[in-house]
Amino acid sequence: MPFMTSNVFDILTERGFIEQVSDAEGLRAAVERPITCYVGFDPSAPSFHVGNLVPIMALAHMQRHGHRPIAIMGGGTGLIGDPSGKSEMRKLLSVEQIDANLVTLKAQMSRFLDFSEGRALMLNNGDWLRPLNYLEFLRDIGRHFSVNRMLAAEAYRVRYESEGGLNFLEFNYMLLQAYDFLYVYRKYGCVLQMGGNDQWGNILAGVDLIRRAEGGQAYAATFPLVTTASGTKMGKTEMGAVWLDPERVPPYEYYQYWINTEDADVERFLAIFTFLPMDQVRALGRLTGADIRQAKEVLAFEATRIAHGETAAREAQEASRKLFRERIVTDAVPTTELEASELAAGIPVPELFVRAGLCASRSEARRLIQQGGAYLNDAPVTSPELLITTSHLADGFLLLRVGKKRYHRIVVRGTA
RNA sequence: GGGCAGGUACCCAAGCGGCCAAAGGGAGCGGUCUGUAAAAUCGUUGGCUCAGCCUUCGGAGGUUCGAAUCCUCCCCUGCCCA
Repeated sequence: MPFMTSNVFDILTERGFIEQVSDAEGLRAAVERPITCYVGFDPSAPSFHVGNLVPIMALAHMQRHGHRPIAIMGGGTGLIGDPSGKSEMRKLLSVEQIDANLVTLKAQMSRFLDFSEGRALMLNNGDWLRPLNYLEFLRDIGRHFSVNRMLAAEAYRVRYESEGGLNFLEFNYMLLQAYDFLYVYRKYGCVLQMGGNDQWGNILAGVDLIRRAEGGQAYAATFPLVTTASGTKMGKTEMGAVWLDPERVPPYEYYQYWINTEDADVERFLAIFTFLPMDQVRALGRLTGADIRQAKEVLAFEATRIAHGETAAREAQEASRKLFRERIVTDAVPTTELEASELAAGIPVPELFVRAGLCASRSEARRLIQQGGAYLNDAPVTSPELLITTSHLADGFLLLRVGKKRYHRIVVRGTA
């Protein structure tokens, strides 16, 4: 980034990252000098997914503008479960599970943030929350909190008034998160916490605590809940969450996720999920009709490049173009290997679709076939009774397809 | 601790002795139309050796020819009382 004349706060705002801020002018002035900021992450899964991208990209922007981002992994709070915005209490995780997840999550985040020489930090709040002494915590932190005010907070009020209720464990979540903020404020001079809009109350609690306990000035900023134009949450497909882990979601599929973005979302997503300059984003957003596909290609390529690297992104793009424009199958297309002897013996089609991971069960595969949505080598499969054998191989492989766009290749291993 | 109301498929929510693998809505999937888009529209959504069979309605027992529906005990949630 050669020019850093622009204010990050303005940039984040322009790109659509900001929903609420505690003190816009104060924060805008504060980021004129390098600051330390943090976002909390849930370590309950061993991989991030597309839904985590907004905060990660926000931290990346901060770093690119000379600030120091901290990712606080909720290894301590994860043992409790955040009640915010959830209708039910989350299941508790074991310390071992969380610790194992932290390792892989940090590796993933390294694609977005530079952790070298302390330019970014990843901390586990379990490190300071687990040793906490209850009585000391009550005395030093608890006294700063008003239960009345807590109950007035949106996140708690909803839960409090809802059918599921709120237990004491969950009720304490706000104190712990506020304490996190105070902790990094003291130790790292961190003055800004960002998070999803459902975290607004928790973040403000931290800002308050810092003022009360230290007389310090800190800031809160929240991200909007990014949904698709159709109103659904980001990051879900037929086969589950869109993970950043290439073992779970190969670059080709990741690319496919983005290229299937709805027209109405393209410009907004380019701003949030790529680093492209805004004038270019707006130019792409001006495309209309079928031309919008060009913008989607840029979005898919950039998003894939950021998450999986230049080479993987090129391969994914090449594979997608060849497959959808020319019907040419390349190696990047998801592939399943089959023993030659097995194919020689014959495999029922439904079985094959299940093996390829295209259907969850044979019943589902049967249904799909009966509805005419299953294809073999680009021809509809007409009967669930069809037995697939070596004779169906075309150019040495089988090409399965579900619906219009989910392809899967079957190759043979060994000889019959 | 006592009283009351509840726990149904991915989610919400009907059902209250057989016609229930379980209404309806949401969400998902597929067909048509398109631009690997949206909208619209039709179909579909427990599993299997699939015109048949098996397992589901908080859990475990019981009554009955037959239970998601009735009885007993247990677990969980909310409200009210202590």
